[in-house]
Amino acid sequence: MAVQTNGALGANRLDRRKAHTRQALVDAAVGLIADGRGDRASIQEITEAADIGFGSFYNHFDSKEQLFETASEEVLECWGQMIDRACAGISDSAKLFAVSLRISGRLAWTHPEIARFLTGAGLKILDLPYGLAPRALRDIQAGQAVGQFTISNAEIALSAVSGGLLGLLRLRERHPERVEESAVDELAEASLRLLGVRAPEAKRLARLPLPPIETW
Amino acid sequence: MAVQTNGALGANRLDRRKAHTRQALVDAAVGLIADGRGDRASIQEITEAADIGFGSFYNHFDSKEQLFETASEEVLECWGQMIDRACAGISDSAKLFAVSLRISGRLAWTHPEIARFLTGAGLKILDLPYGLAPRALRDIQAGQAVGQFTISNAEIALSAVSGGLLGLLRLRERHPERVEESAVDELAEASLRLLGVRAPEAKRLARLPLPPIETW
DNA sequence: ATTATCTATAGATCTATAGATAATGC
DNA sequence: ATTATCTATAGATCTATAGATAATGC
Repeated sequence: MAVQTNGALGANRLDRRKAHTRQALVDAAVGLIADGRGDRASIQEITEAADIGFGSFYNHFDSKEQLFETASEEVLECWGQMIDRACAGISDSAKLFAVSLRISGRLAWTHPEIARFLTGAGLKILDLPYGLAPRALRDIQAGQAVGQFTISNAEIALSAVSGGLLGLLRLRERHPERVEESAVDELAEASLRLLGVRAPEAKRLARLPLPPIETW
Repeated sequence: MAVQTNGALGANRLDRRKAHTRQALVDAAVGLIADGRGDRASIQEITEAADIGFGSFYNHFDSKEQLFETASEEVLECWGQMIDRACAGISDSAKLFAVSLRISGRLAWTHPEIARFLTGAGLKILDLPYGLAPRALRDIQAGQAVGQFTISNAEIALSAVSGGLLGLLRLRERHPERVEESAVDELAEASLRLLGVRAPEAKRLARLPLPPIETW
């Protein structure tokens, strides 16, 4: 009756097997959202995509909703922490905002699965306390506070910036030949102008060298 | 065996009754999308919301998808034509864009049901050939052509603008006290800056008098 | 022996249709 | 007589669970 319900880290083979099954479910859910199937997929469809037995689903989740919530949290948190690592040490609000957005836009090249998840999820990502939304909102508000951003409503601005990001990711997904990496920097520049940064300064900020981006 | 399948206009009472039932279904679908239930609602739920018998559904539509598509088309086309009427006579691209956006943002006050439909539908409205998307894309491209807008990718810009609009409508829906009508004009101003219009000119364009808005 | 996975299935829910009922046309 | 609506229901699909099977721990 020992308490050893770690799960994630390989306490023993049984735990690792369980974690593996769970991860297969989460990955399948991410893939289904990325495919635009969203949460309309049946549990049977999910377990088939995960290549596990139907009943195993209930060893890990009580409902589809719970699985999709977990999957969203995992993807968005992974993304958010990637941004945090890349932006460590940047203190200037506008610069922080620009770098975050430029790294996020580059997800279409560096982490296509995350990018496809984001386009599949749409603006719903703004309702979740993970990923870009809370970080970008924080950065926009910081920029407002120091007068770098003149726009008055941070939440509306965030929604506009997110819409631009999603538009870029989606266009790249559908027509890769029509979106080059420079489009990401142009989006960052335009977003800074939207926030109220003067055009020349926006151009400069959107072309600063980026910290190294992790590619798995 | 006379051919009189007009339906919409009151050819006779039978046709009017049929049109009424159909409209009840469309209205219910719009309301369900507005409520965020989207196309996950069952047909039973739809007919109950429309207050008609279950089987009547199939007198009008083959599937939920078809109903929701029809409902989307109807709402978006209604909105698009409202904008067309209001903008008749405006030739300047930037002005046209600004007026369209300002009228659209004011939907939250003038036509809350359309506004709620839009926030419920999200960025999916960009995939449809009705409503704001095709008109705004046309205006943005016209502005690019004459050099008023310097942004390079019209589709990404449109997505950003749409994101801002949806953010405003959503914020107003959830926290009416935090969004005044002036926020719409600020969004238009910021959007123009995003498109590449110089800040003072953007401010001027976003404050021009609006044509009269129809309120039903 | 314990634990997770898998298969099979009961019960709930949903879709699509058939047939009965009600309303209108002529 | 014609047409649309409504009620009832068959069949399909989906969820949740029970019990059997397989894998691992000790």
